[in-house]
Amino acid sequence: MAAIRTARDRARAELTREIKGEARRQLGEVGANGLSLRAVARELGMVSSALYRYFPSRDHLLTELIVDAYNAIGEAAENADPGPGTAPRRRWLDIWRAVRGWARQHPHEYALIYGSPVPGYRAPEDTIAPAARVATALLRVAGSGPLTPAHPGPPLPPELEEQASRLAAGLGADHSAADMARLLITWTQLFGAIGFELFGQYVNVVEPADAFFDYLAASMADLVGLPDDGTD
Amino acid sequence: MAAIRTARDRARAELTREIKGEARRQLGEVGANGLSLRAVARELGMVSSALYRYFPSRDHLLTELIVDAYNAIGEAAENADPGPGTAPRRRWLDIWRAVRGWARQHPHEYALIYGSPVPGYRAPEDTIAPAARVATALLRVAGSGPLTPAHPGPPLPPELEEQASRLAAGLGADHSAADMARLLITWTQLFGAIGFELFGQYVNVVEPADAFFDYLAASMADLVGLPDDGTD
DNA sequence: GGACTGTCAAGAGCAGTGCTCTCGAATTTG
DNA sequence: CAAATTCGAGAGCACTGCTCTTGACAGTCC
Repeated sequence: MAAIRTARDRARAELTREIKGEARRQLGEVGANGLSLRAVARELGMVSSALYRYFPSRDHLLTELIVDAYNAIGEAAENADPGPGTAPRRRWLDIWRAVRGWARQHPHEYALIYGSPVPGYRAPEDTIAPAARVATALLRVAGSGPLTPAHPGPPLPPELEEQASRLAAGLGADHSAADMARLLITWTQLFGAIGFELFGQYVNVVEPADAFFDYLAASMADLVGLPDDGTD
Repeated sequence: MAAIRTARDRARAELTREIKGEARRQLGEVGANGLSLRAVARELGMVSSALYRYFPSRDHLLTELIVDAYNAIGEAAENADPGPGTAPRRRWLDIWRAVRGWARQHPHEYALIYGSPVPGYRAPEDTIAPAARVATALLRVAGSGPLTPAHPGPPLPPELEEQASRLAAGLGADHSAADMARLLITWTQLFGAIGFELFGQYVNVVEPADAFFDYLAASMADLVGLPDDGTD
């Protein structure tokens, strides 16, 4: 990566940051659908066409915000992990809570990455690595010791056995296919629950969802077989 | 409800149906964001302003489509249930598959009801009863016999205990709070998994998700404690 | 039967959108 | 210093949801 040289480059980098910042601010207020390039430009005192010197289209700007959001929620998860010195269930719960906390603080950004995709929008390559950070953090905890699920669970269909093995290998994790499948369940559960809470499905059901969420995190720790350490 | 009387009323009812039909068709093609009143009117050979005689705003039209979608997925779940004469795990799996099947056939409608809500849009009262139909169908299966979870699971926080009891009472179900909490987990899991599949999170993970989904349904049947009957 | 009333589709128009193109000015480069 | 590049501004296109007015029609009351 070349260092910033000329004054023009410097101004360009700064303006790019400002545009993204203002866009993120508006995203938090009006959501992805309501994000308007003209409004961003207006707020920055420029004209809309000038924005196209920095982002070739609205989708490109959105993509950058998506990558940022994946990184932010992933970083929240990583920072919440107290590390290998701590009991696994404690780490697990801390990460779950941090992910939920970030989502509740940034509902529109969460919707951007885990809600229904913007129609016609296809996630580019840049997003897949940042998107994996939360899952990786959870996987780290699960891989820190032996998994001892209380219940063997249903048998794995051959197709799933193969997918789970390949996935574990691809991630460099030495979990069995059954362990991996159980981890996939908990991964789905984490974001399913946050989505339900944020998108209003828990209204009149389990709202506020704080207690249910903790219970859910503990249940999923049971399911993957994190060793009991008195955290709950 | 008064019967349709005059020719004018008849024409009005028919046009209302036609508008909704065309809107649903376009929804399936371009998604909720892309749904344009002008395009609907154009396709119907009328002018956009005429639509406002039938639906006071775009949001009102969307709301009707949302109610329809909730009813459609609920009906799919209900129709898939072979009924009390069949083994509970069989019924459970059939319902899960039907819900997923409907979602895959109508991804945009699914996104409309279980994706991120359209910004600034607040679900009106009319949607809550239809929205409960899938959950009710699953609850019926769980209530058809004794639940015997293999694993007691973590203790319920007092707040959740109270919420779950109130929820069971409100639904006229005689499940314990712990059973109810476990059912909530599976309910979340069902829609979490479908959302992940539809919105692309399972790409390069467990795609195709058929095997994983069946495994997931069985795991959740285990979790709620549906009696084993050799279905898996 | 004729007048009245409410309903209807159509059209023009407003304020907003994403995006493209051109033009003159500023800045960097050779 | 001159050439090349980059920049912001502005006009303009095709589109959106929505409002208001206009003129035609149907149903109803006298």
